[in-house]
Amino acid sequence: MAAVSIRDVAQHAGVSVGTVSNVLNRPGEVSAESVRRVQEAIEALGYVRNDAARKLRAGVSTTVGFVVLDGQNPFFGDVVRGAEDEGSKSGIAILYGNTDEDPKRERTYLDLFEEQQVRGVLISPYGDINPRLERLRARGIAAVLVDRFSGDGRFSSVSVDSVAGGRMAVEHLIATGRRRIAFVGGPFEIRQVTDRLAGARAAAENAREHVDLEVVATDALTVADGAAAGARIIARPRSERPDAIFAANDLLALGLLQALIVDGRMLVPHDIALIGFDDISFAAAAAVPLSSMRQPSRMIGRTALRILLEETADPELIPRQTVFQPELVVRASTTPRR
Amino acid sequence: MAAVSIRDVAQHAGVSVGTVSNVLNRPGEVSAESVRRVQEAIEALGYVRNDAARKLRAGVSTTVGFVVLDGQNPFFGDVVRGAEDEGSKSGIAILYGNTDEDPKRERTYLDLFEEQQVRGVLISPYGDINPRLERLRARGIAAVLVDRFSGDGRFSSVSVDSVAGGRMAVEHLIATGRRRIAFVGGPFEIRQVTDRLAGARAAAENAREHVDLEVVATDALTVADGAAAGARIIARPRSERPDAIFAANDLLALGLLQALIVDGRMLVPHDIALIGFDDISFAAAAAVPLSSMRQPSRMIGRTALRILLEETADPELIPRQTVFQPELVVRASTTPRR
DNA sequence: AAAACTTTATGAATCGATTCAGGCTCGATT
DNA sequence: AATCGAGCCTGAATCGATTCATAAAGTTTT
Repeated sequence: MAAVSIRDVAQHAGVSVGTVSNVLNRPGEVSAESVRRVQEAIEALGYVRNDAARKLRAGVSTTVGFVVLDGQNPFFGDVVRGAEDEGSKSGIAILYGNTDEDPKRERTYLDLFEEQQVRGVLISPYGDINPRLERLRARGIAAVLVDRFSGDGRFSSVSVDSVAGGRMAVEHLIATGRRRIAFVGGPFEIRQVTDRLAGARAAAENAREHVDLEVVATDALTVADGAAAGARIIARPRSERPDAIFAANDLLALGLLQALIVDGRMLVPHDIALIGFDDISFAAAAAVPLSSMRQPSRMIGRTALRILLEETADPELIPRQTVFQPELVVRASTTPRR
Repeated sequence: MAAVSIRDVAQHAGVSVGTVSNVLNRPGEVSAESVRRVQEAIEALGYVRNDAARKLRAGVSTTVGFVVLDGQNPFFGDVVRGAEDEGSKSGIAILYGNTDEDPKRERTYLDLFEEQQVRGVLISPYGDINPRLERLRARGIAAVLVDRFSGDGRFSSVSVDSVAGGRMAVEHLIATGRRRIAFVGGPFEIRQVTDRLAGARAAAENAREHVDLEVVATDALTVADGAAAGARIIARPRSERPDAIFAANDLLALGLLQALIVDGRMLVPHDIALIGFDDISFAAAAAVPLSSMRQPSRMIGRTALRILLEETADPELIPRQTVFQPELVVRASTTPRR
C-alpha cells in the first residue's frame, strides 16, 4: 500500500509541504523551478491527492449529488448525462441516487449527501421537500430543482413549462379532430403530472367546440402502469372509450400503445390517438411512432449544474427559475383519421 | 452555518468525544445511559457526521464508483439500479461515471475515484484496463468487472455468457430458416461485441447447411449507428442483402428496425429477421416487437456490488467469475416466414 | 545605501472523527 | 485485605491537505 502523502512529495522535491500544496492549487504563485521539481516528484512517487483530507480542511467538495425520480426513464438518463458533461469541465463528479418515486429513499439520499458534504444537490423531487432543502442550505449545501418549477422561488430551478406542454399536446389532439380525450398519469404528488394535466384542462376548456377530458390515474410513470391503464380503457364498453390519450410521459404512452396493439380492437391512430411527453429516443422507434412533447433533456442537466456551481460560488445569488419551452413532435400516433 | 462537530455533541451530552464516537460506531460497548444522552444531544443539535473526517482517519469510504459504458442504454440503467439496491442495504452510495465508449473519459473517472478513495469500483470497461485496475488495487481499491468476463482471472467479474448468447441468437435465426446472416456491431474494442460475434460464427459454422455470416461494423452501439447501418444494408442490390440480422445490442437493433421500416422495401420479419441483445424494456414495444437475448441486468448489478463488498472486506479472496446465462426471448421480429 | 516593495518559501496550526493506551469503579476471587 | 478483571470512560495523537503569519531573498525606489 503506497500511501504517498504531500509530505513525501515535499521531501522528494526538496521543498516544504506548503509549496507542494501551492503547486497543486495556485501554481502561478510558485517559481517555475519549484513547479517542475514538485511535478517530477509527483510523477516519480505516483502521488494522488487525498480528497478526504482536502475536503476536511478546505471544506470544498468536488462531488454533486443528483437525486433522480426514475433512473429507468431514459429522459433522466439524458439529464444526468448533461449534468455530467457540464461537471467534467470543472472536475465535478456525480453522486447518483434514484428514488423511484419513494419519499423514504429520497430522504435517505439527502441524508447521505449531507454527510458527504457534497458541493450541492440537483434533485427532481417527489412531493414537497422544501423544508429538507432549507436545512441543507443552512448547512451550506445549495440545491437546484430539476424538471420542476420552484413555485415559491426559494430555490433555483430548471424545468420545462409543463402546463404549456400539456396545453400544446391537447390542442394538437383537438386540432386533429379528437373530442373525447383521456389524460393518463399519476401519482399526483409529482408536480409535473399535475401541471401537464392543468395544461390539458386549459386546452380542453378553451376549445371552440365541446371537448371531454377525463383523468385515468396511474400509480407510477412506468411502462407497466401504462399497459395496465390501457387494459382498463380497453375493458370499457365501446361508447365510453376515449378517442385520444395524452399520457403524462412516454413510458406510460409506450405501455398504453403496447396494450392497445396486443389487444387489437382499437387501432392507433385510427380509433384512438396517442401522445406522450419527453420524446425519449425510443418514442420514434415504437410500434406506431409516438408523437410527444420534446424536452431539451441534456440541456436541462447542463444548465442545472451550471446554476448550481454559480450559486455555490456566490451564495448571495437570488434563486432564478429557468424554464424551457417544450416542442411538439408529431409522428404517426396522432395522424388525423380520414 | 451550523457546523456541529462531535465535540459539541460530547459537551452537550456531558461525555468525552471518544464516547460519542463509540456510540456512533459500536454502541454495544457503551452504557445504555450514555447512549441515550448522546443520542439526545445529536438530536438536539442536529449533528451530522462529517464523512470527510471519518474517511480521512478511518480510511473507509461509503461510496463505490461505477463506470458505465453507455449511460443512455437502459440496460446499464438497470444494472446501476441493481447495484444501488444492494448498496443501500449497507449505506453505500454510487459515484457515477459514464464513459460513452471513450477511453479518455474512462481514465478520468478512474483518476477521480482514486482521489476520492472510493471503497471499490464497478466497471464495464472499454478496451484493456487491467493495468489501470492493478494500480487501483495496489492502492487498496478493489474492482469488479461488470458485463465482461475477466479472461485472465485477475479480477472478479459478473457477466453474461456473450459467446453462448451470440450462438443461441444465430442458431435461432438458422432454425427459423435464415441462411444469409449479418452481424451488426462495433467497435471491436468492446469485448461483448467480439464475444457475441464469436458465438455467432460458431453457430454459423456448426450449422447443418451452409450459412453465410457477414460483419457490418458500427462505430458505437447506439440507435443512430443502427439506423446508419440499416441504410447501408438497404442501399445494396437486392441480391446482396442478408435475410437476417443479429445486432450486438438492442439499441442497434431498434435503429436498424427504424431504418428498415421508414424505407419500407424490406419487411421485418418477412424479408429480413432481426434479433438484438439485452432485452431492454423498449424491445417489446418496438414497431415490430423485437426478439432479443435477455440479460438479468438488475441481478448483474446486485451481484457485482455484493462481490465488491466481500472483496473489500477480505482482500485475500480469490477473484471469481460469475457468469449468467442469457435467455432467448422470441417476438415478432424473428417469426418464420411462410 | 537605505527604505520599501515583491516574490517566493516555510512549517505550525487546523479541519473533525477515530483510535487506543491508560484510568477509574466495583464486584469477584484468592 | 489484597488482587484481579470486567465494564466503561477519557483525551491526546493521528490521518493528509490547506492556510497563513512570518521570514528570507531579490528588486525597485528614493
